[in-house]
Amino acid sequence: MRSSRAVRASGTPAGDPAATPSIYEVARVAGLSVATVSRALNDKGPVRAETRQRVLDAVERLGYVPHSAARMLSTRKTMSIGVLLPDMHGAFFSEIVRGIDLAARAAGYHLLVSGSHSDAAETAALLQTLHGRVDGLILMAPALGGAWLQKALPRRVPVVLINDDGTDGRHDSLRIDNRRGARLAVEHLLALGHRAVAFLGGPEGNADAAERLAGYREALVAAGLPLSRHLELAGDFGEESGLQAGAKVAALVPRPTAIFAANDAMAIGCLAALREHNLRVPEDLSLVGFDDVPIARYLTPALTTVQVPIAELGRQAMACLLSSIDGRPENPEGAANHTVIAPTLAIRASAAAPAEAPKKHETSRTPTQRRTST
Amino acid sequence: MRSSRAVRASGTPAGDPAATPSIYEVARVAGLSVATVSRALNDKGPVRAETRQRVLDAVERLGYVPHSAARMLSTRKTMSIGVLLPDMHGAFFSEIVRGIDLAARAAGYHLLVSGSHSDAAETAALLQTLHGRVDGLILMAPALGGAWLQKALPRRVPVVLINDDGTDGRHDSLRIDNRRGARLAVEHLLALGHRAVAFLGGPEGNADAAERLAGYREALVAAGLPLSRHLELAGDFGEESGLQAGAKVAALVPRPTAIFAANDAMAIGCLAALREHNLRVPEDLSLVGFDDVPIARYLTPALTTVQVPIAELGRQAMACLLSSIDGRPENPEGAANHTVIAPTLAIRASAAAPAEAPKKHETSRTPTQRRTST
DNA sequence: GGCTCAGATGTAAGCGGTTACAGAGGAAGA
DNA sequence: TCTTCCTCTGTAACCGCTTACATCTGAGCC
Repeated sequence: MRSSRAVRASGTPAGDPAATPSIYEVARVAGLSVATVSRALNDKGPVRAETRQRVLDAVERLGYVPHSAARMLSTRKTMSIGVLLPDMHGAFFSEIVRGIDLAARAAGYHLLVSGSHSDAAETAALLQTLHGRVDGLILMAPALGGAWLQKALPRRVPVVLINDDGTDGRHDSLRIDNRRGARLAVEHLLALGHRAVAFLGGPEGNADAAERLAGYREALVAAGLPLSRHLELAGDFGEESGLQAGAKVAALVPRPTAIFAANDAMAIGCLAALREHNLRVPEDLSLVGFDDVPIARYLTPALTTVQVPIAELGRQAMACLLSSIDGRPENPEGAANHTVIAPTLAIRASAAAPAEAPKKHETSRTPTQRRTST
Repeated sequence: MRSSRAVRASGTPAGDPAATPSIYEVARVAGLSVATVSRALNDKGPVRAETRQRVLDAVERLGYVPHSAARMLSTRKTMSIGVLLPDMHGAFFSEIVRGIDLAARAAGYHLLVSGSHSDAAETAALLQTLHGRVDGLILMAPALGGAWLQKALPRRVPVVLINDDGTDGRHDSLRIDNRRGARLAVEHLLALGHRAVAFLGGPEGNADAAERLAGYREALVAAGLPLSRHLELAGDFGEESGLQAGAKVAALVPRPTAIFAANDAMAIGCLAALREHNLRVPEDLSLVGFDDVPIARYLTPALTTVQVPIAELGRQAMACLLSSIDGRPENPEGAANHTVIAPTLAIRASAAAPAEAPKKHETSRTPTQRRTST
């Protein structure tokens, strides 16, 4: 064993400048052992100042850079964490990754990012290949069920779920209160005097979308208003689907006086559709979004929307993960940490009182039996 | 040596279900050697079908997942590539990462993403820690000079530069023709009859911003128009700076009839400012952006902008990197691959002829000495 | 001077894979 | 029947680092 090492180290005759030097060349050049070099470079154990300097000089001369994979294998620490997102489109994910990245680099961690995780089998395979590559996982998979998680999620590596549906109680999770956010939005519209509020939903099977729909319905029911199926439009969280839904709403008779879109991207598409149909917002139609994407405030009109601290969500997810990585090595079953973030409403210009305000001057709380729309 | 292995493998008495099993336990359970297990799992070398099945069964029973770090060290292949971006804000980067991610996962690669690289020293340090962790690098650092790159960029690992200033000819690069794009935008405005076109620039020291400014000036000079310094406003590529600059332009007397913003984010901010000042776009003021961010077409009015295939840019960068990773192992000096992408103009609704169209009916090509603005 | 003890350094065994090389067995050809 | 060769499997040396343990040195103390 030893001899083979010795051969390798000095076997490279003149140090072969093309090859990346290992810690062995450094040791040889410095006239020290690899152990000392390692200690000097990592500030582990006692090393004389002069010795350390000799190591540093050798490192400098050789252009030595430690090999991460070797270190990972040896220390069983990768200093990087995996981030799996359902998608990569749009401002929402860019924001959340930014939040995670900020927290990660502050702690010296790298980020292994991967988007587009709708296919369960493919995602499971990817999770496999992450073994030994990450120290923790931040997973956002609103389309994947809790049962799936139990199966596919790696044991022995901390995981933080973002906006998980909550079925799986065994991992830390962080979620925004979608239902509450949606209620806030709809209640705001109702308070302004709207009675016919359309809902622009998200993709089938998406947990966030489902909760926002539930919140919408709750608010209507609480106000004594009827639910009507044709006011609930389908969307997929993309701008284009918002555009199409907006066109549909514009063509409805009687036309609703307000639209609540389940996310900002669709609200933006909606806005474009309404403009094409010469409908003014908010004069002819009010519009409320969800997420408070960075550009929401710069739209024309500025978008009233449910405000979610997106980057902060990412930051918190990372913080939670870090604490579970180095603070709480063996988390006993059932002690998972579930944080719920309550969104607020950012009231801007896209929602106002409807033009034909109800004469009865009813408050939003007044249960009316009048059917504004069949 | 051998004995230690044997001890480790069988030393774990009942297989300790909590610990993640290594290839040695698999070999033991399957009654085979680690070499055979490795071969069976990687389809390397000849393995009898029945033997392979025995391996697969053992893997299944133990829940074995190969340890990436070990494999990386052994094969000197990480199957992941590093992506360094100057920033993480906004749709532009989200798009580019999406393009890269798509191409990467198609090829089975992981993405190590990191944003906010303005500080040179910090970035250099990060590049170090990437050694042995990535097989290639996609780097976008418009604020870092070519000289810096020479120093900091790791040898021996393929690199693709995006929108590098071109000083460094030794690495593959991919860039969009900023100057040309800017000229397209300004020429469009001039052709519409505008004579006083303000420019909303990017951050100091940013190569992209500098080139776009140059393109703006070129177009004006080519049209025989004077350059006036106070029409060139400072920005930082963020919405907020667009908002502020928009307010400044609105207050100028005489007011320019058009604004060319060096990116879409600032154009969006600008749009908001103009709305606040009750200026209509394009009736009172025309506006052109740069990038064609996904939502540009959904704005009110739909933004006329220089169209850059952002996701495609990412995809190509990845493709280029991959070919240089496995196709062309030792790229001789000077054979670097430089691709320039020519942007086009997406003409939408935010730019139109100025209200007070010049009576002289001069074409944009006519060199006039008239100073529209001092 | 001999002792202890702490500080500085070296030796070598891991970490968990891959793979060159060797060996065993069986089939085909002489 | 004996080579020869091919298929399949095993042995052990790596990959480059960390670190437990051993070793050595010299200072401090009796």
